[in-house]
Amino acid sequence: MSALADRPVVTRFAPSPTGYLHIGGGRTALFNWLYARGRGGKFLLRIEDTDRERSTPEATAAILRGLTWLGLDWDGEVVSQFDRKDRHADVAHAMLTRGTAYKCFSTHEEIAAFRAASDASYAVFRSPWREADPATYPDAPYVIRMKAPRTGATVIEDRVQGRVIIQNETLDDMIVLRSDGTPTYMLAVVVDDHDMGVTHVIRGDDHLNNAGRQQMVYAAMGWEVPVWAHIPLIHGPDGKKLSKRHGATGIEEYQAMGYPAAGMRNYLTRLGWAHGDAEIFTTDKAIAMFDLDGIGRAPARLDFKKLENTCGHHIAMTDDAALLHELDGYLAAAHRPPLDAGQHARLRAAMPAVKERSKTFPELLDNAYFALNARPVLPDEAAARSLDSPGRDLIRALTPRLQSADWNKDALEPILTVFAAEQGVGFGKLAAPIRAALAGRTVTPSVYDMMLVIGQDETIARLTDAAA
RNA sequence: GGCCCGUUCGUCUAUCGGUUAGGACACCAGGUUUUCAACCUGGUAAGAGGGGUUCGACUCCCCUACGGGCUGCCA
Repeated sequence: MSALADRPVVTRFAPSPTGYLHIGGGRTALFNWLYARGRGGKFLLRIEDTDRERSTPEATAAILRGLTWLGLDWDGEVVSQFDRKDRHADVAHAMLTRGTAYKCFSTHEEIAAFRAASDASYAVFRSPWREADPATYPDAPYVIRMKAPRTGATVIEDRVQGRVIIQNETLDDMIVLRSDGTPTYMLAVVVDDHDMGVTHVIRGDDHLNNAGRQQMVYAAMGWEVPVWAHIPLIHGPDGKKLSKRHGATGIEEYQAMGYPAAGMRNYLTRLGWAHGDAEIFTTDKAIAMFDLDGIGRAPARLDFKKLENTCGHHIAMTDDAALLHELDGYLAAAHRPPLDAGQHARLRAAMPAVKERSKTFPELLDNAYFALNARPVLPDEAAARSLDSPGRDLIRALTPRLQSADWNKDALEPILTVFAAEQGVGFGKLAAPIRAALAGRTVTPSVYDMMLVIGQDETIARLTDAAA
């Protein structure tokens, strides 16, 4: 095991800025963040923007927004891989000097011809320049290739996948510096991780094979290999690779759908990782519990029902002020109109009555409908039915009794139950039209909660409206 | 084609040679109730298939099937 494992932990998240922050990327970032934060280490952010064609500043901005929303803060400045291209080229040339790399003058055509001539169309390319005398070098563009060992095996000690052995003969002499002098990913990632002092590389298992190639670069430079942890990718509910047709794949879409960040973190932490029976936990607890040993090896599927359930727990356990603040962020992300000061105050008052029954922010708002909207209350279809004749008569008869009532639950409860008994109806028969009158809905929080939240005057006004 | 990884209830997972294979979500039934949600109780439901090793395999080994990844002058 690498001695880097004993040094203060440094992890990193290194997305390429070619689109929004993918939910899989978000989880990878989360795992790196949890691991670093749980060990007093650092979590670094590097943007892999060496592909100038596909990289955009908008994508970088979207990734930073996504991480910020998820609550994943990084240490230090964001590193641009492209900015480090000179350093990468220097390392490639250092490998040349060390004799662990060589100039290859083979053209695309020659490589294609090599493959065409091989019996297997996937043959590993063997460059004729590997052992060539520099005196024979033509005056032509060249790439720098690794002089990879052709015998023996490269052993990857992975904290998730275990020991993975790759026969060196199956690997080609990969290009580290392109003919235009720019580095390839395989070189840049190693140089950057080394220079940034990364001790633990936690990333998608689509890089597992690459780790073998990258280890050759570490060896070629005499650098210490980091601790590897290749985590399985996230799949769609159907078990297939996550793609657009599964619906939301971008982290920011989840914010716009109204999932609280803490719930999202909790859900994502439990997706492909477990710690005994722990299911619902705070982020602090997650930081304390998280470890590489708890990561599974099979790809996990997204389950929106469980996401919702998890988020429901978090909405219930978050304090009102924080919830209100995050709700404002949701409204903006969803392009919904912001709440005015009055609505804010009313929602705050309604919070205890609604937070335990809401799994998402849109649901919370929906449950708080009675508090947020001023008169006149417009009943929906079902509510209108419960305000038909018997219901309306009950409301009309009840309203005067509330005029002089003390406005607290202990005082109101006997008034309503006694009234229902006098009328010879069950409490439910009375509650239905009250709900309809106060909220315009048939499904609402408790009638007492609503009456107390909107107050005596408003309650009487709404009941009077409905009885008219 | 080659190489690499994976496979426990529908889903997320626990188990790290000996368990009635546990928990959570979802689902079903009952309870509570003022509607819905929540909550409480109970229930249905799993080791891909086949060979080994072993007194004993979900667990270790091999094969097959299925899924995924890599095999680029993309990352």
